[in-house]
Amino acid sequence: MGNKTKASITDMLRASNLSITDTRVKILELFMDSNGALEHSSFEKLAGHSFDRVTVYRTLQTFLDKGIIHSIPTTDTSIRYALCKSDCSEHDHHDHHIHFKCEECGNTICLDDTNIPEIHLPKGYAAHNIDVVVSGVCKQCK
Amino acid sequence: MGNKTKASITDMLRASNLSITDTRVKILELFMDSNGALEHSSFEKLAGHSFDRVTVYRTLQTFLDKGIIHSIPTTDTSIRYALCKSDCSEHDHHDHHIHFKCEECGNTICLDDTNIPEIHLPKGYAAHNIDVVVSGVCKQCK
DNA sequence: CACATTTATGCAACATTGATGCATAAATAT
DNA sequence: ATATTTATGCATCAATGTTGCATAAATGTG
Ligand SMILES: [Mn+2]
Ligand SMILES: [Mn+2]
Ligand SMILES: [Zn+2]
Ligand SMILES: [Zn+2]
Repeated sequence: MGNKTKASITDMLRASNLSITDTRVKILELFMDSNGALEHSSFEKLAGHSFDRVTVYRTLQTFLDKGIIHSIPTTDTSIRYALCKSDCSEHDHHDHHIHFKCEECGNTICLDDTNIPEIHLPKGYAAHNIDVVVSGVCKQCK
Repeated sequence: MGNKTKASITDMLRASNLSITDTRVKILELFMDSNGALEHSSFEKLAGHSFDRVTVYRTLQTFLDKGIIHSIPTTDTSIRYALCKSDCSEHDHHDHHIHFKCEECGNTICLDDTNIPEIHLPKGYAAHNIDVVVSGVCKQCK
């Protein structure tokens, strides 16, 4: 990680009115260094025991609340998280894009440039959010 | 539940080469009586302590393997399950449809007649399955 | 129907995941 | 430099999920 990215991390935190702490900086670094979504247990694996499990839960929740990260639905127990690339904020998540989960490598990535299609719901249903998770084989694994 | 449905439950189990047990019949009854997806804890709530937690886990896994039920991704920890309506089998799940989660009542339902749209993935990605979960307000709640 | 064989269940024990209260440490503002 | 605010770590607990093994129930055969 270069200093440049480190500077932008502190900027991100400040922009969300969050104080700059080691844990928050480290977790954001891990997100930036990763090319896919991370789940809770990833942080223990990647960062060792440098911070407490509870702190990780609280940090992820804070980042979610502030619109710094978003969660990705799964059919296993673990929730995955990834950085929001557009400028989401506390009450305005608008980083809408589809997700791809590779069955080979297990990696989940954000497809930022793939359009979310229109869904025609039956009468009476109002859509607020659409989650699309495509599973298959990714570019690297095929 | 009428006897008719009860008969069809035993037929379902036999068609999947599963022995007819109280737990399996009861869990299938609960699925049929429910108008939405069920999560693990639902069974304890609906059926009391009539069977062991472990048995529920194993039964749901068996039903998944056999294509009797399918799982629905969520961003909370609980996985939800619903009956496959088309005739899925052990190695051929083809009950593809989108899911709707109501933010008011919390219910998750299968929209069997709503088409899954085409997704145009970037080059190099092969799609095997598409999960679409729309959240918003359902017909009853609006 | 009785019996042998196969399979599912229940229980105990354990592992993992997540939440909360509270004292202390760290970050920020003055 | 210090006061105030906020985040962290630890202890504890709750919920969720897994595994091994003995027993109970279901199925197939005579
Ligand atoms: Mn994403
Ligand atoms: Mn469904
Ligand atoms: Zn891959
Ligand atoms: Zn509703």
